Amino acid sequence: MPKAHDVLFRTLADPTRRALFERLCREGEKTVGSLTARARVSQPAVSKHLGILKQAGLVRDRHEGRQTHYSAQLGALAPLIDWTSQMAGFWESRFDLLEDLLKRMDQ
Amino acid sequence: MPKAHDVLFRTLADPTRRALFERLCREGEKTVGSLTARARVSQPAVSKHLGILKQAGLVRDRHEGRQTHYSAQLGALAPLIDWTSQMAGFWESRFDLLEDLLKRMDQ
DNA sequence: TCATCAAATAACCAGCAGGTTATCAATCAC
DNA sequence: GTGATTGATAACCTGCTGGTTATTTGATGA
Repeated sequence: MPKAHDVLFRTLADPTRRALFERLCREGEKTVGSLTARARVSQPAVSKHLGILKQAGLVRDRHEGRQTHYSAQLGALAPLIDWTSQMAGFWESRFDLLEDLLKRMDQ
Repeated sequence: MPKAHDVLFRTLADPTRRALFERLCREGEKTVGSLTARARVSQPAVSKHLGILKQAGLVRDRHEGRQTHYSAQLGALAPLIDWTSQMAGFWESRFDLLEDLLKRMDQ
């Protein structure tokens, strides 16, 4: 049973893949073609990355005619936030820098 | 100019490397030997990973005699938190926009 | 001084991840 | 039905990453 945050880190480590996810976050639902247009890689590459993002639960796909619409599933980021605050928690037991970090998260 | 969160994602994507960082967060400062003892890889591998973590700013090293002590630098996680809340922000702003639109239509 | 120990570096190897082009499947427009 | 278009899959290649063993550097203690 691979931990959830493991999959997330591995998935988001790749720049082009993360760029795709970012675009979906910023601009909402997009078709593969639309994503490919402004990506620096070929359409098959985009499709492959979207498949991996989907497996990680970071995106959803919706088929409409012959095009596929992808959208970000922000909830999937939760384990990442959990892991980070857990690390911060361990740290906090020794120092008090946590407040500073929480302020960032709050804003 | 590689973005800060890019380095962080890449660095934390590897499981053994992340495990090392986690241990340093949980248990505080450790020597290379101590870390190697409970790692599943050889000492050179551990040293290599620590070097990468150090380059990413995630750990500090302190030389004492012939041993090197490593400790986690939690502040380095900030760009990761920033990125995450930024993504969440885009999500929310789109949602707010939709909400706003729906309110207008209601009137 | 010399043997030992801790950690870093060197040199090397294997597997995989991300890219490509070519092709296939499905839908649409005519 | 035919041809075009959209996206997924196949097959393949290459470079990088993470691991290993062997060696080097530096500190210690007899």
